[in-house]
Amino acid sequence: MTSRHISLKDLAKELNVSISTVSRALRDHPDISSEVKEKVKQLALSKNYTPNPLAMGLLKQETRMIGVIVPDLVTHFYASIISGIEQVANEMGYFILLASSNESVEKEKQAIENLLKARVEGFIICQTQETQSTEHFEALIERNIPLVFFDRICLSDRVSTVTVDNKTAAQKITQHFYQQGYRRIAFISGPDQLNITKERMAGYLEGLKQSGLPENPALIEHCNLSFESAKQAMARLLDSTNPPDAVFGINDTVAFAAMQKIKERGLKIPDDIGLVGFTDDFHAMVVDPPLTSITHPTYAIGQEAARLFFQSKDNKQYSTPVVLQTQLIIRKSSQKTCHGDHDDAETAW
Amino acid sequence: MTSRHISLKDLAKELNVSISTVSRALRDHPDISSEVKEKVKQLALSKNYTPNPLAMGLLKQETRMIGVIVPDLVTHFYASIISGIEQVANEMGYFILLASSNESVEKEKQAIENLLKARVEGFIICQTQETQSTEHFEALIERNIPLVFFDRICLSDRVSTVTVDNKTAAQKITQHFYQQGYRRIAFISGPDQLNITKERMAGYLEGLKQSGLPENPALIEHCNLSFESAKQAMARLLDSTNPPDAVFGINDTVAFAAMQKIKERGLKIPDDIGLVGFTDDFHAMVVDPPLTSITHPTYAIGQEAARLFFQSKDNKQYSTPVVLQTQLIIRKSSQKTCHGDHDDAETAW
DNA sequence: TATTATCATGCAAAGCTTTGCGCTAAGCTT
DNA sequence: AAGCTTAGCGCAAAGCTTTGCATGATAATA
Repeated sequence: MTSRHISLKDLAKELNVSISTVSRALRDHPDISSEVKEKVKQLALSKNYTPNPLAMGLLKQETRMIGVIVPDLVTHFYASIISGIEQVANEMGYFILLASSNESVEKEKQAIENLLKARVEGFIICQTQETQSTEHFEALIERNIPLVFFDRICLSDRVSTVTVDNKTAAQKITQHFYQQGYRRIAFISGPDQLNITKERMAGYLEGLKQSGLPENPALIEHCNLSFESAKQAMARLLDSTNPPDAVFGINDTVAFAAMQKIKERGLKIPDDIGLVGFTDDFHAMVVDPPLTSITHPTYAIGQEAARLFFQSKDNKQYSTPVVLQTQLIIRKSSQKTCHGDHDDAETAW
Repeated sequence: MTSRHISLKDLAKELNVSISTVSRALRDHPDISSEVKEKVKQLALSKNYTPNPLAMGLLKQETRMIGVIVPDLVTHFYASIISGIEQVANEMGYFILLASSNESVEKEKQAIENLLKARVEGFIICQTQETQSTEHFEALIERNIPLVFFDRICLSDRVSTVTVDNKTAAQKITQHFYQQGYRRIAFISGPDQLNITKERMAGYLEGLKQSGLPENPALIEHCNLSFESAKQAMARLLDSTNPPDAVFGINDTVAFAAMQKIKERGLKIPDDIGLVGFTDDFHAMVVDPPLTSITHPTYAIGQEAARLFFQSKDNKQYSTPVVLQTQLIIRKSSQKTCHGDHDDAETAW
């Protein structure tokens, strides 16, 4: 047995009053005389009493815990979002129970199961890239358990969601490439079922159209978002009969991988080939050349997700989707040397 | 009220037996006839019964939660360690309650307070760089609450700890620099009170001595581990009358910052100046030039810390300190072009 | 003085689970 | 047939808190 915590009972015994008197005294119930209140409060303070959350939970039928499931914990993107969630949750007196799915649906389901056993009051989830069927989510909805998706979403007509404007962002990237003089703009995409894949793809294509560039299937490659598979995708692009002069990686990990492969082949960024990522990992700034990227307001995404959680908990309804704006941060990796910084978007570093 | 979970009472009512019978049936108590057991188990399964952890916690006086406090959540180093902790904890049926101190002692204390209120059974902590006084930790020890430190430690005679062999690692770095032909080897250090600072400093000095190089205060700079302050420290080194030809950053963030400052000044790595980091962030590999660094077995550190937690929980005693070994990963940032890869340590990328 | 209003406090139930002990009825022994 | 064992199940308490209701006492009113 670890060190016992002090209970109302302990206080009551010491003061020779009943437990209910102690309880009421601490909550300033009008029935209790001020002398008794004073005595009780003083003792409680000196003994460092705090109500037992287990007992409260049992009584009030709430655990004040939120289950958060992410594909992994180590990517800066998720870590930062988790920070945002934590901040709002803490403010509301809630705690976070964290689980990582490792991009495996099986582990995702398992995590939901476990967290449910632990009696979390609801979930904030970024689904795995594998996730195709949505039964395990629908089960939650039917049981009326608060559920919030962020970044990768589905069932958006019945679940609160927070995302960024992926399409516009991707569009901006294509147009930026075009303005810089790149003409064969490739896209290293992700798994097709992911909404982020679809949306960024749509933006990419829209950007091409607006720039008057043709849509070219040979310039579109897929990967599973892992570093290795992204390198292979880049290699395929480079090996094609008519390789690209610019590459848009669906996220920064993919872009980093592409960068590595490009360097391995002895090509120069941005002159031989332009490169843009998506997410703005802290390290986008520190790689060489610094990587042009779309910043995600990660912390805000987390905060927003947490707020939606509390909203749907109270309203017992999903809220209107929250869509946050991104920003194109132009760095060296996409600026042909002959050009300058004379672009319309913000330039950093 | 969110969706009610099913309870023993519900099952009992449906089967017209007592609650205790249901409880015993589910736990295969010999007193219960096999027919009743069968019926109960079936119903429990179909209704998806899981014991209420609040009630269990109240009864058994355990919450199966561990408080984990780290300086921040977004650094790969901590994120990966947390993953390791989570894995072992989950295996033991425990959950993690996460809090970040943001390198502020005040928030660290607050986090301990909050987590204690939530009735965590113990703590796994990496203290802030500010932490000087240890009263808030000693209070925990006195209350007999399991406590494990990792990486940054103190009170090591009364607390279980897991660290890496910082001194040996730092020594290896200095020697590696020497072998590569660097002679004015600088060290960008951290806050003095941190054990990691002391140990790496000791290793750095020891390495100098073994290489027959003089100890030179002008080659030692301090920073507070932030990106900005590390850049400033690097600038001071560069501005000194006799600038270094090699720099050892106390961790990879510091090394990244140093790299940026060095590039800003138009100097070439590794030829004008060699650079080595410490921690092996994933991104050490992807910066340019790839950064020589000391790999931390982060996941293992987390696992080990969790194991120590359970050990000290059961034994009610701190265990012998765990010291994990690191590895020097030699990349381009510390290899003068004229040299090759002909070093004794492992070469990557 | 008897009755009522008021004040301060205690009892007990509910929320959920485990477990020692007690109880009943059936089967067995002699 | 009377007494005893035993299989099988229920009661109730403990762990901690909140809260409606009851209780006791005191003061005020008629």
